[in-house]
Amino acid sequence: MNARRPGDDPPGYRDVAAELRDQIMSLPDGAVVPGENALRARYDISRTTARDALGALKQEGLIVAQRGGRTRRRDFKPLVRRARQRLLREHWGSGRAIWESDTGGRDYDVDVTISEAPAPAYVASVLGIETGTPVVIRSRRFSLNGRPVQLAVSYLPASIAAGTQIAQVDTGPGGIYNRLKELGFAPAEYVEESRARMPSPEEIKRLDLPAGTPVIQIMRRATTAEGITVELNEMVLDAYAYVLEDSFPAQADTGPS
Amino acid sequence: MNARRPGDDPPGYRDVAAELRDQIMSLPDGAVVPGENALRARYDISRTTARDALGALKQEGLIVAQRGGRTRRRDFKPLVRRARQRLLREHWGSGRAIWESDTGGRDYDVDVTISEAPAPAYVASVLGIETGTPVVIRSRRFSLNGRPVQLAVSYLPASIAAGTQIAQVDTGPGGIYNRLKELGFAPAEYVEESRARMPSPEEIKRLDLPAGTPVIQIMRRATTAEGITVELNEMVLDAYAYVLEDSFPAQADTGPS
DNA sequence: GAGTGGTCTAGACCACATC
DNA sequence: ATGTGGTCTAGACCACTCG
Repeated sequence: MNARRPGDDPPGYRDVAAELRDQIMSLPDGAVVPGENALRARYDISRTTARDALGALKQEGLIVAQRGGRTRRRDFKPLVRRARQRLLREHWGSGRAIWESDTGGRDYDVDVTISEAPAPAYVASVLGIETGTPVVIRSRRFSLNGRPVQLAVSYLPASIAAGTQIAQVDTGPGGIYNRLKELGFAPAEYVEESRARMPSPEEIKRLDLPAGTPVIQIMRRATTAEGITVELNEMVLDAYAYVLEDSFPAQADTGPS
Repeated sequence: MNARRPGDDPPGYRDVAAELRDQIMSLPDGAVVPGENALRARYDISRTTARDALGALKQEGLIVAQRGGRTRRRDFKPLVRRARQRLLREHWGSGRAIWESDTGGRDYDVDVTISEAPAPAYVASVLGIETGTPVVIRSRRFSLNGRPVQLAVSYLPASIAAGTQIAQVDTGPGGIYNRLKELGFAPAEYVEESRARMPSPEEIKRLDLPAGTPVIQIMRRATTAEGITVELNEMVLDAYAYVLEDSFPAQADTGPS
């Protein structure tokens, strides 16, 4: 019933994509969508055109193809990440890792790698130290239900963090912010800069991202009341795994305007 | 000098893309990159392979192609959008549009369309009204230096906004939030939910987005002290035009936890 | 008009999941 | 074993910008 009638113009890949898009929109997450061969037969087009149509939908993030398997509508069941509440001091002492508040009860786990190395220029610049000064690097990969969803790399001056529990895999109750407080470097303010972009090949591999998946990159620095920047945390999130939530009152409530 | 030596394996498009990527990374924004024909000659590959290599880099957002023109490294000169400071009540009365604080002194302009229509289900649900109840719709497109960078659509219950300056193109000093305040519906809290995703064909057209450009979608609702949601603002940002900045103290400072 | 990238055809071999 | 999507070749015509 979808076959071309005689006299129709042959459809371009955009036409095929548009028609498919409408059909897919009404399908549930994970539903199988027509493959290349089905499209070739249905529209009497070459494989290239069928591929281009599916390629367009892949790039839109609407479908996910699997080598050898089938092409399906993409699943979208994001986590909610709350920007502010999760970093409040009140939560540090609870013994719950910050990450926990994000999981909504699903199974998560974390890979941690600790190292110490000379600070790259942009890290040194943010931390207010000389390029090449040693920094402690905490590199983590967070997974949810066995699927990686976030990469995070924290940089702290070795002069503060080296030899402390911050440089251990298990940072203890309340995590590194509680440790920093005990060391006399309690963070007083966080500044986050976020952008969205397409992932690098390295990120595609580490996060196992299908085509058409942007990432959200968050650069967060933690600063003490004295104005010392004690941590730069560089996060890369699977954009289809997260929704970022933030709420704030209409009154001024941050310190410096 | 880049030609294949006899005995080399023929490079796949990933190999070509990887080599090109390295070269492009050291080029300035806007620099011309080798085109399809140059790659065919250099690597002795078919046009498809050259195209696939450039296609991969396009999808990464690293390069932008132009029909009839050349392929260039992508320009990246983002605006900074501050989540919190820009909505403080203190700024409403200044006579400056919120948008102004975003422009960094560049030339911007805004297209505005006003309409009134029955509320779609998801809008009604957020505003706490029945589906189909009339809403005032303010649809805007923001452009910077002549290039569109953001779409925004605000929905307000017609029972509040119809016939007021909110339903005019020019909303007067301080914008709609000041008008709402005068009407007895001063926003007390904002809640934003943000995600990044690939754009729809409609968004690609309206924002004139090249391939490999994600968008940031922000759904913001404004609620009065009495808990009435007076506005839903749905924004779609060119992800390569914006960096989102947010800062907050480590102490609790929002009302309800 | 020359050269670019965009679209399309027909055909081939391969890697992978299991329809 | 069959069929899927991934990669690749050779060739064609078109739309667009102006190197």
